[in-house]
Amino acid sequence: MSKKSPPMSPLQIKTVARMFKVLGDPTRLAILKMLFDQPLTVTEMVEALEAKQANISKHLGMLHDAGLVSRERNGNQVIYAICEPMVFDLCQLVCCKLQKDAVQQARDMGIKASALR
Amino acid sequence: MSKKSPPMSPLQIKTVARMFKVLGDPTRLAILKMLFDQPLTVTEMVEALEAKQANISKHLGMLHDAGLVSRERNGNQVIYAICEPMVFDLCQLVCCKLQKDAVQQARDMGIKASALR
DNA sequence: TCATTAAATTGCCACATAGCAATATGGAAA
DNA sequence: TTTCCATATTGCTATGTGGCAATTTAATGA
Repeated sequence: MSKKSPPMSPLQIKTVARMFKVLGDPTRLAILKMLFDQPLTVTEMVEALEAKQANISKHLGMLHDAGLVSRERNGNQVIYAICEPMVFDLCQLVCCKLQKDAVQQARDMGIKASALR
Repeated sequence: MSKKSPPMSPLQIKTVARMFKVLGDPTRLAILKMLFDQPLTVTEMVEALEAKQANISKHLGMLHDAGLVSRERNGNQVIYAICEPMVFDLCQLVCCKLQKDAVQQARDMGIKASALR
């Protein structure tokens, strides 16, 4: 018998695509990476990334709309945090692949495996 | 001690972002989904997706550039196949999350869990 | 109330890209 | 070769969006 993948409606596929699209921006990934370590305020991220406040705010809005980060007011400021651990696994998968690619490429160029550790 | 995520250069982050970006299009996801089941020619995909040949070809080019699919000439036609199993895991993760969200949303609307199976 | 700080929003511009139509390329068959 | 089929490429338009500057909103404090 053939190994069929589960059926998916165009709408479902579109939803998955939107999720990946949100992750497909370097600034947003950098934000998520910081939030992996700890919750942060907007200004903290603005300073760490040396970016404009308006842009960070916009990216945070998209991450929040996608349900990846939570938002909590604390007096004058807003604290963001990762609320979807799946994101971590996703990035992990891609990073592992890239690392394997890099090692393979090094091998192809004749570098000994021992030199890669 | 704090749980620090591994350091990543801006270039590395950019590379990861590009990978997600390639996955962030419904047509490309639909292509990958078909290829999960079996290798296919371009026309087979064009017919199945009811799309223009030029577009499918362009998307296949992007998937190939990203190292996600392999390309093999067979006489008159070209056969594409998934060459990066990680893609399957990525989609799996997102799909699981979406499904969980849907179930949760149903619960929020008062639907009994038994009705969801 | 007014001033200050933090965050979000808006308007703008530049750029990337998805889809379409038309054309070019490449291989197989007559 | 010439013809035909499969695939790739190009030119085009419309749309989405990332970044910047300026403004607005929200909460705090004087």
